[in-house]
Amino acid sequence: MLNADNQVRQDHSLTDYNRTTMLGRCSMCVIRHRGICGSLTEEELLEFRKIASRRTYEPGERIMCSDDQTKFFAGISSGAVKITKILVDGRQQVVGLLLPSDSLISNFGNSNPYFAEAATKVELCRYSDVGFIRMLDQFSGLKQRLMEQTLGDLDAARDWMVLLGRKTAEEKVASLLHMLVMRSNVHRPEDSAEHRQMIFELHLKRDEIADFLGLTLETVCRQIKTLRKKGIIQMFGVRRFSILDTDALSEIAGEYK
Amino acid sequence: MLNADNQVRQDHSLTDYNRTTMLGRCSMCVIRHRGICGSLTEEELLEFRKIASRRTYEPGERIMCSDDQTKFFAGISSGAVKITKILVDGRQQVVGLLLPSDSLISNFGNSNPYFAEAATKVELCRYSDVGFIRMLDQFSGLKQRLMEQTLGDLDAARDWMVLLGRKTAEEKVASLLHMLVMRSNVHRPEDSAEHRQMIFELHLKRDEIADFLGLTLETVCRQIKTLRKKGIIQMFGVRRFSILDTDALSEIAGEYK
DNA sequence: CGATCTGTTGACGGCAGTCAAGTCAAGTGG
DNA sequence: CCACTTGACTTGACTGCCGTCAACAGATCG
Repeated sequence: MLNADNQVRQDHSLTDYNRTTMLGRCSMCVIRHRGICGSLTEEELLEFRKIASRRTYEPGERIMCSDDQTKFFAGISSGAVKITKILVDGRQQVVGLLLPSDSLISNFGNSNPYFAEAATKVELCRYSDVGFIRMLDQFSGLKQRLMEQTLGDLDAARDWMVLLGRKTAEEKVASLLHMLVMRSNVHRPEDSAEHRQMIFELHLKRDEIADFLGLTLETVCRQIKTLRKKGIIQMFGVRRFSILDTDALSEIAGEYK
Repeated sequence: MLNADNQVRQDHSLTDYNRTTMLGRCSMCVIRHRGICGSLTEEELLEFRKIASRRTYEPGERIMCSDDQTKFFAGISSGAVKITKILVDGRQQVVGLLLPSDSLISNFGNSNPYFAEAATKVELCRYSDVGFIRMLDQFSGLKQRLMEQTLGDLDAARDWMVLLGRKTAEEKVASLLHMLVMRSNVHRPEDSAEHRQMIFELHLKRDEIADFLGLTLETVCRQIKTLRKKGIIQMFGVRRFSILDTDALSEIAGEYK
């Protein structure tokens, strides 16, 4: 029965069964569904797989550095990656937090040095540098998707600049929580009632949050406490939280409705 | 004589004379030399010109807004454009300062609203939205160049995040001056001796600088005064300056050598 | 010459940083 | 199994940088 079905449809498209077996774990991967691989046809994906290799990183492990020689292209399939820039005297600023389906791409430019590091246990799909550049020319959708992602990253970075330059400590912490909630619900419809029952991951330690928000870790602690006491959030242990009052959180975060 | 010369060389390349007349002001334009038009051959440029139109803006004039309907693509040929994001209560953060040869591209994304506005008298070269998207597919170098520029913008935004999150008021002001000096000398070799005699433009008013650095305008005034008293900079009027001690400025700005 | 816009300077206060002590959980070794 | 260590987080007391408020100075313009 299954074979017969194959016979019939094989000419112009793959069956669901064949898709799963041929594409293997790609078919379960967020990068395929929401990341750059989403711009590829199944035939293109089979080609693209050849230049990809998977790897896991432990929390704190260095993934990439701005003065590495080879260019780095990868997609995040699970976990959280933070990109950190550093000043000469050691002050740090986290300038990016990459979550599943995001892309990690090294940059040339003569700017402050930076590095990417696993914040949690991370699984990512790395693409060979020469192969990736070749694929960019070969599959026009890929280039297009990468461009859109980069423009999105730029916009997100600029939003974060508003936070860093103009928001108070409480607003900063509220904004971070708000962002994490929004990002984990990108696929499902906006449903603030549902948020109430969900538990979200903070991903970062207190000092990493501080470096992300341009604060000290002590201030982060105090502001989380404030939000707890106001009954806006609830903590489960030290790195999980849920939202009790979504509207209040949005308001403090300074988000437009 | 001139005609004869044309006859001889016309087959495989254009004469300098013809270039200038056919390409018109493009041949004098920074966008041609350092901007996105630099990725085009002369034949492509002649095609590209058709979708471009020039316009000047007066200081303070609104150029583009994030909730405009049509997409906006343009290159800056002279002047300075600032991109500003705003919070609900009116707090502002300048998230980008575009100078000649930079590109101004509107973004979709559901982020904080923003707008682009002429900081000085501005001349820019705008490209029709449908035409530009068509050219992107047609001329692969253009897409490539745009991608590189966007990655560069992203990196610059992240550097600015370090400034906003981790630098002191004095370091912020020093960094701004340092950046302006570097940016006006992109084409010529690094020559700190030469800086001493040059006079640079601040482009922005005090409150705009404040919104760029995440400070108040009073603090900006005080820090400029400090740098003056330390003998690191010299002011000419209120929006021009020169550098007396490049090393000291770099050091305070926290730049790597 | 007044009106307006922009920039400068001073006095004061508060938000968030600094320093320091203490709690808690998880691991380690005797 | 318990003392000890270690790392992550919390809380308190104090300080200082920078924001706020206000007055004033200069420039530009009708």
